Amino acid sequence: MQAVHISAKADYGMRALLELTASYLENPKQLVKGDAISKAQGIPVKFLEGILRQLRQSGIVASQRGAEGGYRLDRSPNEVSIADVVRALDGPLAAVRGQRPEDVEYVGPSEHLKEVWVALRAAMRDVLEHITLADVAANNLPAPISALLDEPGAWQRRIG
Amino acid sequence: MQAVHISAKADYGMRALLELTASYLENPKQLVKGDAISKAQGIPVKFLEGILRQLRQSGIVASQRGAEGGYRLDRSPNEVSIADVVRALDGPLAAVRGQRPEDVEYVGPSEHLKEVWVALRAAMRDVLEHITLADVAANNLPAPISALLDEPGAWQRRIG
DNA sequence: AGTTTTCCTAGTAATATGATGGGAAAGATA
DNA sequence: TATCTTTCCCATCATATTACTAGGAAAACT
Repeated sequence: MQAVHISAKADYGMRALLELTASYLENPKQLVKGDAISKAQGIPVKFLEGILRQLRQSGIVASQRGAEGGYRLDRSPNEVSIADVVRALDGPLAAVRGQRPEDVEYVGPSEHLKEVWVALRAAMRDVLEHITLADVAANNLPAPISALLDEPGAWQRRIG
Repeated sequence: MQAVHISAKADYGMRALLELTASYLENPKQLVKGDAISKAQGIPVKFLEGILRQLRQSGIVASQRGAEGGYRLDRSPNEVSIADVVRALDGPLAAVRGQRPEDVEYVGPSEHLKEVWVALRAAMRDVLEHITLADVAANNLPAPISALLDEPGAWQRRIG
């Protein structure tokens, strides 16, 4: 339905990781139980389990089973970008009709449409690859990105 | 599957409009038949029909029925942005779990996640609202946008 | 009339999304 | 060893979306 859609998985994943970031900043080895994350952020437990498993398989999260088990970040929160998280959970950032932007071929007057999609992907990368979990936790976004938030209308939806 | 997905509808729609742009530049009142667009761009006819109808309802395209009928742009191609087209065909540019980025609420350590999604949307708007059909047809993108294409790796996919 | 072309409604197969359920495996404690 | 806890893994499911397709009504022109 929408050109950019942050899925429930990516949104829940980010929120779970921000809970783990808070815990990491207290003590990097500290484990947090799935159930605790689920309750703190209102995420369905079994759905969250699957998300955390995917994040572990991507090397972002570490886990331990059993009593006293749980999850923690496996990397420093300033080494995990939003793009890392979104790619781990939803796959490649951008696609055009299911293909990579650089792979689609155009003929005639639409010859240069590819450039548009590649530029769009580059713009997204510039945002998502330069924000880390630590940035969001500290509410301290990189300057070029907070500049985007100061643009007129950034916080409003567009009216036709 | 992907955070940004340019749907078949949006992609086909852009290509159809670029065909109409070429025709417009020859003669602004000239009509092009759906069948001709379909063949020129390899788009399924009946699917294209629906797309063109949506574009007409959004005031981007004008149409005429009957023999000697067809489609044409209803506005100058330098007054139609990519964002206009994508919004007409796929709805709002950005969503988080189906909601508008400014509407989602976060608690605890994810309090400032909203800013991230709003910044992402702003970055997309900066690209899509500033490129027009005329720009793409003339292969003459605004300077800040072609700068994105010169960034290292812009044309390559990211390797994990 | 007859032909052409757009307009409109409905339907459909394949896939993705957002979950849920049952139990196996691993680790801790008694 | 037994037991409890917590993650891991597989399978399933309802709903929605996507990318089309079918059939015909409604205009416009000859």
